[in-house]
Amino acid sequence: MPRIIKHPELRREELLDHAQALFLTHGYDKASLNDVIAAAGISKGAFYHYFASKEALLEALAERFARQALAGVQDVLGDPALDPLGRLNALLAKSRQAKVETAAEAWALFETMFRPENLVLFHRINQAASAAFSPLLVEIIRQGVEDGTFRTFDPEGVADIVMQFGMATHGVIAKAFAGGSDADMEIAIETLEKRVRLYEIALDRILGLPDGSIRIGEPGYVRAVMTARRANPSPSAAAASRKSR
Amino acid sequence: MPRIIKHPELRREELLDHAQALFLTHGYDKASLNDVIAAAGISKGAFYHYFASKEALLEALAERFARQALAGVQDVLGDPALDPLGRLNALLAKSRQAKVETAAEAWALFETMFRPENLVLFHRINQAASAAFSPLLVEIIRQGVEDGTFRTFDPEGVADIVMQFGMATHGVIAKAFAGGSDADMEIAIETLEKRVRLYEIALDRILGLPDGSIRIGEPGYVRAVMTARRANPSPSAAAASRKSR
DNA sequence: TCTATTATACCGACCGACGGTCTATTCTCA
DNA sequence: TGAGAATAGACCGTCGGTCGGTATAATAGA
Repeated sequence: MPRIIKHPELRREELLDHAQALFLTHGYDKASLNDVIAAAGISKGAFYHYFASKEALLEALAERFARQALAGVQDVLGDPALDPLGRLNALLAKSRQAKVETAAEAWALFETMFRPENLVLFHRINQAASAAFSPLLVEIIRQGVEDGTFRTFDPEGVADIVMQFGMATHGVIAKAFAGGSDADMEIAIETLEKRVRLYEIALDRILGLPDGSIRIGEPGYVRAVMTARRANPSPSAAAASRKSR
Repeated sequence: MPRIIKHPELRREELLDHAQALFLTHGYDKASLNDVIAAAGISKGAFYHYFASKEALLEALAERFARQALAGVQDVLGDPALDPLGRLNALLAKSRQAKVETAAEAWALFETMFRPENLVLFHRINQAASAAFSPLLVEIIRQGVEDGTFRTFDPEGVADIVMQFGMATHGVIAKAFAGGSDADMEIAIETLEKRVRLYEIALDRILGLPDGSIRIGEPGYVRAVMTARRANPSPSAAAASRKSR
């Protein structure tokens, strides 16, 4: 095997890319280290030069996910025109938007993300994302409490609930994929839509707001996400986004 | 090695017992099949006579947990004297009681349950418990909606939220153990106590009840759970409960 | 009741694949 | 030119799982 030397950062990112693809398609446990290094075209030694273990690779992958997600919401946080409620809604809107885009651009990724064998991977990503987002949410809620918009005695607790709600859709979506038939999908869409309404009202009331203040997604947005697959069946977009890195 | 033949059900239960002990102390991934069969004193072949895989063993373990948990709340469901709110509170009280008892009798088990390496095990148990409890909760809430006690358009969603809240304490408790120092523990107790209050009010409002209707735990109950270790340091109770099977 | 037969419980050597280690080699750059 | 970063790949112990086989229990026919 010829020796190929690349810029370390590039090599590292490449490794993460291949690991991501393999972990998503086969699951963290089933995708072996040999698979990863074979895909990346490097040796065991080279791999262990960059990562201390397979576990560390997963860790780094989760961190990268969280970093990317965090980068997407920086502008919302910096916008001085927004009041706490507006900021919270903007944050929720951003994450909703990210979901729609992911679904449209890379349905396969979106779908594999919710398969049971990806539990470990999914949990790690969520963990990293939570750690990153929690302080932001707490700060927003605290500001809202200070200026009287929100009423609660436990901003950290409310922030946790917000994130819980965000992740809880996972189970419902997973069920939608588990079914498979169009009828199952239809039921799942309606269930999820109803659930989103419930979460909105729950958050309104937990924060002491009038019903209808919190907007997680406009009516029909769930259907937009779930049917994005049919609307955009061509894999070209996904391929393009892959090439462009 | 002499060949010992036991009643199949007994052998199966024994295997589950040893697996439970090893999975809890070392984690599902780190506890090897060889460890399990060595502890149980049987051969590989015997193991695979009872379980199709290590995964199936985990599955069976989770099922057993769920079955035991379910058995503990049957009387509450059958009590015709309770109205929906009373039934819901009784159910929450039962699960609280179970937690306190577990903490007092087998603190070690309680503690290991919340270690990060037990994520997979924990998740499976929760999954099984959720599957078992969800229908019960849905039924209670549906009854409450019918007789006008509760007001919600999504009983399934509310049931999910109730269970989410129940599991969410996991993260907070895990943090308490992660710290270790008495000061950390004190902070964790206060955080958890506050969180329980938040969950109570959140459920009140989600269900359209007056604040204070839902009772997850009386004030001080969290401290009772968390300090049970010190109050009952002797391992005799745990040993007794082990023997009695 | 005494076999013959089948079904069940059990044994342990063995397997391929896994994550991880180690030494050797080659490249880069001060 | 020498130090150290980057890469290669043989090698290791352990893992979950398989397999051919054996001992015991259960059943049936005579």
